[in-house]
Amino acid sequence: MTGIRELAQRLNLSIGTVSRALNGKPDVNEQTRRRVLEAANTMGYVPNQAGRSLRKGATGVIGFMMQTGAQITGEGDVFFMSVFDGVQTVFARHQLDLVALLCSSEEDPDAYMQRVVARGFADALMISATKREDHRIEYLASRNIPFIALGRSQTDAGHPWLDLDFEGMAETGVARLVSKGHKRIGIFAPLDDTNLGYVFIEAYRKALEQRGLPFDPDLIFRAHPNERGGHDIAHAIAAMPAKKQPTGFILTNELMTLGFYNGLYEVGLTPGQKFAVISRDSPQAHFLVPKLTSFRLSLRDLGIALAEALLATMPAYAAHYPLGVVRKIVPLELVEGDSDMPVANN
Amino acid sequence: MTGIRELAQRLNLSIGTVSRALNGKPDVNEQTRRRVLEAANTMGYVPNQAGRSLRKGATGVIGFMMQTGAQITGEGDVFFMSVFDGVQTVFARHQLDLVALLCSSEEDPDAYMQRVVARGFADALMISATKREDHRIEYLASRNIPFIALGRSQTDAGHPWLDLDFEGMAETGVARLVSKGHKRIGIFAPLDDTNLGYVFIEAYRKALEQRGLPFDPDLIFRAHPNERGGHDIAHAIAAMPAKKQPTGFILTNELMTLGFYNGLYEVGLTPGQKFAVISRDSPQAHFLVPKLTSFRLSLRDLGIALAEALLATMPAYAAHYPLGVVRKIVPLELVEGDSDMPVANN
DNA sequence: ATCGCCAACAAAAACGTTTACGAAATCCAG
DNA sequence: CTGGATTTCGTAAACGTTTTTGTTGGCGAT
Repeated sequence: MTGIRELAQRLNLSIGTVSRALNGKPDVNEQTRRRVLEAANTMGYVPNQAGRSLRKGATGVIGFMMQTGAQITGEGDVFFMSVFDGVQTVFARHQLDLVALLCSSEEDPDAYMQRVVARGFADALMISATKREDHRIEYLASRNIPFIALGRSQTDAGHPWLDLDFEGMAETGVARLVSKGHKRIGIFAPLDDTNLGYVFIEAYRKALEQRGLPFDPDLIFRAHPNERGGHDIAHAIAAMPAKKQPTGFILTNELMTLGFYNGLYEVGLTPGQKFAVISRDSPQAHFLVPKLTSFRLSLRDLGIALAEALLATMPAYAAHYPLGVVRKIVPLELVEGDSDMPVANN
Repeated sequence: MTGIRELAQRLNLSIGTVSRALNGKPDVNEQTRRRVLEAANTMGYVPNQAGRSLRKGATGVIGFMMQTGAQITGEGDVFFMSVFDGVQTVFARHQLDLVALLCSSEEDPDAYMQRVVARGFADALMISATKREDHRIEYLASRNIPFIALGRSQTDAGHPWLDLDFEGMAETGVARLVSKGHKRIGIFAPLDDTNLGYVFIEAYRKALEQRGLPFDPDLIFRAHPNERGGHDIAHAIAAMPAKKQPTGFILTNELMTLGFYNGLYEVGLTPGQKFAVISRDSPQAHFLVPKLTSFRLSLRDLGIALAEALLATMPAYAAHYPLGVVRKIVPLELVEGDSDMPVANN
């Protein structure tokens, strides 16, 4: 209720002057500015968001779209929360706020996005888990909403994106396992049509091909990218005829890796002894025994890059980030562990 | 850019009539209402959020406060996302939107909340991970911001809250382990001063006392409530002198349980064979071997209850939810598994 | 025929801010 | 002193809605 009007009245100033004082505009006496700032502080005045964004045509809020509901979520909170932390260090420099826009599992994601966007809820959006063909991209581009995608897509609107180097992980993973004598290498793929699945499998196929190894569709294991999915894959592997079983496996999801380890232990395929595992590094993976051979990446840096790339496409901030339209594949660093032993000779 | 004015002009109506038509107000001809609705649809008109909330003095947004950064996060995304899903089914009935307000690890949570609140960003807030003394509660109550806490607190502002029955879990867990012959029962406590730690330990102490068992502070294991924390506790237990080691353990965090199982396997204290474990149920826990003896709870129902309790305190919605100020401890159901075998006789 | 009532719409105020513009006061150079 | 430049501030419009208050015409009842 404490509007700018009250504040101005109390200071014997016009609301215009008060506003300019608060917003650091030049044409206001330094002494009065101090008076205003102090009074605002003691009165606990904070400008009303609605009035401000109505006038400015911008909200100062960037939305990260997520889906609620337990079934679908792929990455753990540690993944996103770490990324968010990086995003926010950049946003803080510009008084921008990051909020997670939560799409209920009962609402269509596309419809939800339209609601959010059209309402002018956020000035820009971040989307993730991009599909191979992603309607969200078309929509946002057609509406001229600034946005960035975490993940590539076939749908190309000339938009900015960042993505992990899944090709690199597949290629390096295969190379490493092959060099250790593995001939049958399993790999993970998601159940839905997220783009990463396609990219990952394609690189995997190519890596095998280049080394003269056959591509066997039975070695692609589809599951939800969470603990249970990893667990189930381990059991599925154990259920295969011995001759057809892979001797090593490549995956990228952190939660899944935990379940996979668990499952391997349960079925007697002790990781690092009877079965080779390569995955992505994560805080949770650090306590795995044996130590995971993994691909490392700073999620915080990813978040920073994501934020900067987004701001680079927003007129109001682009000057600070002369990056153009960022479309970048982020490399990962291989960390040698003990989970990918040479294949047993038999 | 397509404001209500354009729409009105195109229909040869006043903006007032268009607005009332869109908002389902009574005094508008049904036929014109249809015309308006149709035109709005084809033009892709959606009311501007800023203008609307400026006029109405409400935003239609409820914020759930969360902290970003990997270190602190206690519960997994599955926990919150499941709760959110329940919350949203209730909110959807009232055209309310749920967003997660992400407080950067670099910003003081209290300061962040003040910013968010004062700005009128959300009409109401949900907070979790309540501290034993929680400034947020004081602040929100003093400002008359509707809010609900997921978790009890010593700080009592007559505010509504919901909390899991930690006393029940401690009591039932101890009772069950004692009945199976366990004399030394370990328990988890968080590192920070969240209220649940206090409540949980206190109930644990009382449960032991009632059964004539000594309360040994060395059996309280403090750690971060995540996989690593659980993992580390298992190792800490193994590092104790054999005589002082607990033979069973009670914990409540889902992620932690995974790490704990893992750690127990690593140190040779096979769960369900050499060491008894009781924890909370979760989707991730379902694949644990041996099957976890656990406390079950529908997170979705928890979310629904949370939302309804919040709306009950908001004047605009209270009529639909005549619940008064909800302050409720949600019970959990014991699910028997194989992780809490009788203690070995030796 | 008059009056009041009702349905359906228009007109305008209001929400709280920012900002373009103009006015007053001050200052400095000539 | 005087003129223009500069500093500092007040005035008012504008942002896009919702909502209150008016207005119009048609209708039925007296």
